[in-house]
Amino acid sequence: MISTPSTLDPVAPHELGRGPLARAALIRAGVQVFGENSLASATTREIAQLAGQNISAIAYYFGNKEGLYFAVAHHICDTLVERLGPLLDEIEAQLRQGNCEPEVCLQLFGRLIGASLSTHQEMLTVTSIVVKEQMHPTQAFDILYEGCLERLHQVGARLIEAYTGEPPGQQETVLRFHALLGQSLAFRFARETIVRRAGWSDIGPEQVALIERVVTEQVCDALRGLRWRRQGADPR
Amino acid sequence: MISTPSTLDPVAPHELGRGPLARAALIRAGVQVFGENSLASATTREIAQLAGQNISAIAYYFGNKEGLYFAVAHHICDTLVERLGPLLDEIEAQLRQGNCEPEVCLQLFGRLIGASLSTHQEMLTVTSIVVKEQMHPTQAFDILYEGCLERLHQVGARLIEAYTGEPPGQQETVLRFHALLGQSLAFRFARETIVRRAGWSDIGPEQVALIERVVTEQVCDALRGLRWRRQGADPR
DNA sequence: GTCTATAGTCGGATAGAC
DNA sequence: GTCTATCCGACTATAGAC
Repeated sequence: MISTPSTLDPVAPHELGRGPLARAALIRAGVQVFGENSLASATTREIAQLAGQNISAIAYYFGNKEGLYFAVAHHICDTLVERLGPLLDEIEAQLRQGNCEPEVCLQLFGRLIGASLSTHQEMLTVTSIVVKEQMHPTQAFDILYEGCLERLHQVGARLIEAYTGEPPGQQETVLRFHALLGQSLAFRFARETIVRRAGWSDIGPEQVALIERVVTEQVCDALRGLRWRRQGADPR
Repeated sequence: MISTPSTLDPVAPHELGRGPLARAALIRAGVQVFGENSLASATTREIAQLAGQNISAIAYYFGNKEGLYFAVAHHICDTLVERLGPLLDEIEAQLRQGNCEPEVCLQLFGRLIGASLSTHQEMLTVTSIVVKEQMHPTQAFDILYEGCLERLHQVGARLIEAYTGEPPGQQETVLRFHALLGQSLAFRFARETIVRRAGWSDIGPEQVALIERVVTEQVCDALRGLRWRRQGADPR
C-alpha cells in the first residue's frame, strides 16, 4: 500500500524563486490528485493542501482548476520526453544511417517497448491521467499527443518498417505498433487484473523483469513472423 | 460523434413489472453516466433524468449512489458473460477433450482475442468503467473480476498451455496471456491515440476488421514462436 | 504575492404527502 | 411505490485586506 502524505516533500529548491516554487509544488500535487480523481471530482482544496499552498494560489498561477490541469498535462509530457527522448533520439539516429541490422532493430524495438513498462509510483498516477484522456479526450489530450505520444508512435512504426522492409507510411504498420505496444501497456492499464491473477502484492522490480522478458519475447516473435512472411527469409 | 439523448429509449417491456422496469432503466442510465464520469462526479440527478425516473427511485431501489454503481457492475458482468460465455464454454469443452489440434487451438485463441475487440457503443462505455476500476479498484472490481475477468484469463492461459505444451499453472503463461490480450485491449484503452495516428474518424466495422487481422496475425506468430522454442518443431 | 472570508452553485440524501 | 420539497454539506471562484 502507498501511504499518501498530507503534504508532499517540498519541491527541491533548484534556485527557484518562491513564486515558481509554489507553481511547481501545485503541479506536482496536481499530478497526484488528478491521477486519483477525475478533473471534475478532484478538488482544489486537496491539491492546495497537498502542495502546502493556499487555495487561491491556483487561481493566481493557473487561472482556475482547468488551467492547472493543462499545466499538469504539460508536465506529464516533460516527464515522458525526459524518460523516452534519449532512446527515441538514438533510434532515429540509427534509422537515418539507413542500414539497420535486423538484430539491432529488434533490440532497439525491445528497449522501446520495455521503456513503456515503467511502474514507478509517479508513472502509475501519470498513466491514470493518460488513460482517462484516452477514454474521454479533452484539450489535455492534444498536449499529450502532440507533445510525446505521436512521436513515440512514429518512431515505433518506422522501426518496424526498417526491420521488415515494409513500404513506409502504411496504415497497417501503425496498427501493428499500437498492438505490440499494447502488450506492454496492458500491465499498466489493466494492472489490477494481472496483480490478482499472478497473486502479486505489487509490481516491483522482479515482476517488471519477468514481464519484460515475456513481452520482449512475444514482440520479437511477432516481428520475426512478419519479416519471414514478407521476405521469405527465416531470421532464426 | 455520438448524440446522447436526454432520455434513453424505454426499457423493452419483457413483461417486467413497473418496479423492475424502473430498476432496469436506472441501471442502463447508470452504465452511460458512470461510463462518462467517475463514481464521484457522476450525479444521481443526471442518471435519474436519463432513465426517465424520479431521483428518489435510486435511494428506493439501490439504497444510494454507490449501491446503483455496484448494480451497474453486476450488469456489466452479465453483459460480458453473455458476449463471451458461449465461446469460453466451447473452448473449455475442447480442452476437456484433451487432444486439441494446434491449428484448432490457434483458431480458438484468435476468436477469443477477437471477441475482446468489440467497439459497439455500449461496449465503449463499459470499457471506460472497467478501466477506471483497473486503475483504482473498488468493491466493484471484485464483482467484475470474479464475475468474468478471472474466467476469461483462466481459459486463455489453459489454451496457451494446450497449444505449447507448457506445464499447467505457470505464472509465465498468465503473463503471456495478459500481454497478448493487451494487443486487443490497446484499441479500447488507448482508443484516441490510434484513431488519430490512423487518421480515422471512428472505429467502425472496417477498422475492426483491419485490427482483427493484424492482431490475430501477431498473436499467432508470438504463439508459434513460443511453441517452436518449446517443442523444437516449426509449425509452419 | 499571499491570505481570509464569503458569495453563489450544486449534489446527495431524506422526510413525508399522496 | 412514486413524487415534491428541502436540508445540509462541499465545492469553485472572487473580492479585497495585508
